[in-house]
Amino acid sequence: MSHHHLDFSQLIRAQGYRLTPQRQLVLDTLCAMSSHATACEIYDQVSAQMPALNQATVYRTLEFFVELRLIAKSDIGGQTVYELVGEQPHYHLVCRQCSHVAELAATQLADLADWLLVEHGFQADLDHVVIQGVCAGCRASSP
Amino acid sequence: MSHHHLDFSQLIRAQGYRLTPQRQLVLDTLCAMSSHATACEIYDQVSAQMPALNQATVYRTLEFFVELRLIAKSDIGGQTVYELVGEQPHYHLVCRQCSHVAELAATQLADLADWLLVEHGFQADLDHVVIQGVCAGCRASSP
DNA sequence: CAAATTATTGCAAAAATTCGCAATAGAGAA
DNA sequence: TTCTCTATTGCGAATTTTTGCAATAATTTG
Ligand SMILES: [Mn+2]
Ligand SMILES: [Mn+2]
Ligand SMILES: [Zn+2]
Ligand SMILES: [Zn+2]
Repeated sequence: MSHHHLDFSQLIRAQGYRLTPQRQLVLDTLCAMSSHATACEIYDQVSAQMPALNQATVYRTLEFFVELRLIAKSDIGGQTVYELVGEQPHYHLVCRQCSHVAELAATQLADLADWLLVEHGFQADLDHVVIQGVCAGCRASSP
Repeated sequence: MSHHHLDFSQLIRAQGYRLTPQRQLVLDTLCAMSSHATACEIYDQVSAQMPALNQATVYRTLEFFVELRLIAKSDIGGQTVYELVGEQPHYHLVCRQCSHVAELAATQLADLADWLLVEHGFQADLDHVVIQGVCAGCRASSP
């Protein structure tokens, strides 16, 4: 994680923003967390390290990183979750019957991205896509 | 719209639920609205017709229809919006620079759906997909 | 039709998220 | 370093969304 700090710092500062201790801590926490954390979970973690850090700051910081596209914000199973993105672009298949979440490399979405670019000139952000549906297991058990 | 009432009613009652006046009104309102309405907009409309109808009921009703897959819930430009779905499955390309929203027929996503089904046995709900990115216009003006 | 059952609603309180604003602190200039 | 400028924070209030629960209404049973 520490090898990211410089990249992030420069990326942020290059746009006239600042990598404050609060933002750094949120970033570190996101690194440390496995994946897909809610704002509340992130606040709890962060709060233990820096008790003065306000909840509003967590929300603003997460929104800030989302706009910089350092993290992805998604709705998975009715919950808004955040995740560091960039190293391994991926997408999720979320089953609406058993709530199972599969994670797959985003390489298979390249065709779709190419098509959108060629056909509509649209450069799609497909770093982190969430697709709802019914998984193989549930399809088998309820035909 | 009225020709839908029977379909909806039966679809709902078949699962042991009820098509109450409140739900009917929300459904009618969604029909009447062009597209992509927020919970607040829907409540305002509905409230004019049935002042006693509570806001919590609107939220619960929308969630109810989402679970029945009669309406789609999406995040477009930072707002949670609802739309009747079914007649014209479609997807949206949302530009993160100019906020422009394009609407396209979902037929082009069929390849992706097929691939997910064949390769992962996953039956994807691609009735209403929202894809973020940068539109052709913005790409042209900022290369 | 009356009784029983259960889904649904309204209400108020709780929880989650956003917002305005004065105070703070980081960055650059002198 | 000191001064200036402005991005960012903490705080409290406002707004949005969810939840528990008793009252209501729709449906079924007898
Ligand atoms: Mn993910
Ligand atoms: Mn739409
Ligand atoms: Zn499943
Ligand atoms: Zn654009």
